Amino acid sequence: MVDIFKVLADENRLRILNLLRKDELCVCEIEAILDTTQSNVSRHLTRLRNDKLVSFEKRAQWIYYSLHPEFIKDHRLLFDYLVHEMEQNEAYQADEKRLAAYRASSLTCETVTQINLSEALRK
Amino acid sequence: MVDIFKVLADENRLRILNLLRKDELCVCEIEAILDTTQSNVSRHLTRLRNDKLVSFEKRAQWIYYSLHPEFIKDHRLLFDYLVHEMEQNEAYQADEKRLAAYRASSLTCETVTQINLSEALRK
DNA sequence: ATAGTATATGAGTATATTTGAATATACAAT
DNA sequence: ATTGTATATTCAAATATACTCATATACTAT
Repeated sequence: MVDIFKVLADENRLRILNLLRKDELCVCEIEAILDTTQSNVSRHLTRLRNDKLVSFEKRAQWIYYSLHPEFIKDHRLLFDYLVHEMEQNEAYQADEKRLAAYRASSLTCETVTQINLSEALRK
Repeated sequence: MVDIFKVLADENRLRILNLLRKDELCVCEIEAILDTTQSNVSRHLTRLRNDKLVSFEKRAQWIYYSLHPEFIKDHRLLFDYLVHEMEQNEAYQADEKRLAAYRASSLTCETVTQINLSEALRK
C-alpha cells in the first residue's frame, strides 16, 4: 500500500492523473498543458505505467496514455477520494481549463509542441 | 492533497495509523510494538501530528496518541480505503496481533519499555 | 533538590527522489 | 537512406527524507 501512496505523493503525477481522468492524452499534450519538460513528463508517465495506474496505446508516432481501468476498479475508494479532492482544488481545475481550451482550439498533438500553449490559448 | 499522500507514503507511519485505528497508544507502546527506536517513533508521530492525522493528550508523563477525528471526518473516503487495505494486509495484521497480545498481557506503558516485547509475549 | 523516565529535537549520515540536459531509440515521411 | 519528430533513458546535480546517536526538555516520585 505504501507504494501507491508514494506514486501519488507527487504534484506532477497527480496533475497528470487529473488530466487523464477526462481523456486520453499523448505525452506532448501533457507536456504542453503542465508546462514542463518532455523528459520530466515521460519519467512520471513511466512511473505511473510501471505501477499500473495508467495504460497506454501507441498510435503512429504518438503514445496515448489513459487511466488504467484496473487501477480504478481495484482502488475504487481511493479513486473516488482523488476525484473528490481534485474537483475542489483550484490548481487542478486550472489544468482542466487549459485542457478544455486546447480541445476547443484547432491545435493537435502534431502542432502543440511547436508553440507555447499558454500564449496560443491567450489569442 | 499531495501533502496527505506524502505523509502516508511511509511504512512506519502507516503502521502507526493502523495501530491507532484500534486504540489510543502512548509513544513507548508504539515503540515496543513496531520494534524501532524511540526517536524514530517520536519523529513520525510529530509528523502525523503536524499534518493533523493524529491528536494527542498528555496524561502524567505519557503522551497518548489517537487518530484525529477531524482527519477521519474530512477524508472519509481515503480513510475507508486505508482501513480496507490494512485489513487485507498480513503485515498490518501482525502488528494488530502484537497489540492484542500486549493488551492481554499484564504489561503497561510503565513496564513495556524495560523489556523486549517480542520475547515477553513469547512466554 | 535529585534521580529516573517519557518524549522531543538537533546534528550528521545515508538513501531516495526529482529534475534538466544530453543522448538514445523508434517511428514517419519524403 | 535521410531528416524530423515523439518518446524513453542515462547521467549528474540538487533536494528531500528517514534514520541513529546524543542531548534537551518535561514530568514524576522520592
